Amino acid sequence: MQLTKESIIAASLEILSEYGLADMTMRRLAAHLNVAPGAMYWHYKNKQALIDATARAVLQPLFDAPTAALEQACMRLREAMFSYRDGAELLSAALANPALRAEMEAVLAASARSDGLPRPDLAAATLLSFVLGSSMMDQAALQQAELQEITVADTGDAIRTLGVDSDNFTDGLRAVIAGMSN
Amino acid sequence: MQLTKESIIAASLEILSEYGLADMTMRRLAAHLNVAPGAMYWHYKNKQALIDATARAVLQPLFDAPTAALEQACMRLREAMFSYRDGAELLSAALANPALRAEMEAVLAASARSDGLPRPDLAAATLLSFVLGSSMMDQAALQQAELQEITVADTGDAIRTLGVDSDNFTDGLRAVIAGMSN
DNA sequence: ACCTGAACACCGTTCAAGT
DNA sequence: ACCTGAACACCGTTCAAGT
Repeated sequence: MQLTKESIIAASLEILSEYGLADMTMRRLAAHLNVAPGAMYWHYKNKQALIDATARAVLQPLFDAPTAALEQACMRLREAMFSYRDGAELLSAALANPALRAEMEAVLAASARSDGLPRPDLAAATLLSFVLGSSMMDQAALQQAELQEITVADTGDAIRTLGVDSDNFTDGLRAVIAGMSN
Repeated sequence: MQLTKESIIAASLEILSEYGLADMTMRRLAAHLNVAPGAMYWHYKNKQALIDATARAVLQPLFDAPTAALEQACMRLREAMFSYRDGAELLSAALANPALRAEMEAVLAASARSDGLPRPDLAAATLLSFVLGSSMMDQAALQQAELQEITVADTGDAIRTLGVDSDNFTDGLRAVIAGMSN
């Protein structure tokens, strides 16, 4: 059947989950869709555009159903990134685009406002930075630990302290929000 | 003359400053050093090892002369990243290495302790995440703005609000530290 | 409008062989 | 010990030409 922006994104998310960001190449995507590599460029002008669109798909739950409480919104952002292999790395590549960054900050700022924070825009920018930075480093560490999961026995606890539900993340998040509350 | 780890790092920092991270390739580095591409692999086992070593060089000032005050330590971290083109992106690639991350957090934790914060390790982890995340996004936006500097007139103020001395960064930093002070 | 074929200019990495 | 030559298996992107 015909290639569409949507079918390309679906394939993109599949490759991401199964093989990771390094294997999310234009050529592999094309092969997965039974199409010549050049075909991709009729739908997306380059790889960066594809990365942006894929990142938007990862963030879609947050755009569709915003959360009132800022803390919960940040947790959902982290969970969205952890839903896909290399999700945080993908988002860090996409958030270099100021437009996407602004959209994401707008979502968080709305939550900050409904929480009654005095400087919602500052809170949004600060929290986006924190969640992105910590998720990137934690997901990287988590995946490195998984590579040795077979070799090293019983690292379960060490891994859990770095995963989606890391204590350092939750505590840090609450401290940052406390700092924004004056 | 002979190739050394040091001469390779020096060349790496030069290419980084002049052409950016995308052009910091093993082949370009080799060409710059008048050597065959394969020669690099006698000194560094792969590109990730070279990235780590280059990132360490960028962070060297912070390791050599630690700063007592946590706020100032974070400012210096940001400045170190902004000293090189794509410096923040380079560090985000390197801080995926848990060992380097731990070293950097140890430096910040020492400052947090001398500031008398109740949870210095949490403060270090939280602030590293924040500084990394915001520096990455800000430097990306800054460099995109510079690309259009010739086309668009008088964006000086807009650029300044995103640069090393961004107001959002300083205010966010202070709020985070305030949140960690209980 | 949508895609193929084929090319261009690159990558990281390995490894026998040289000195 | 340190490096070259040459290859292997890839990349992103462009673009004439086909349907």
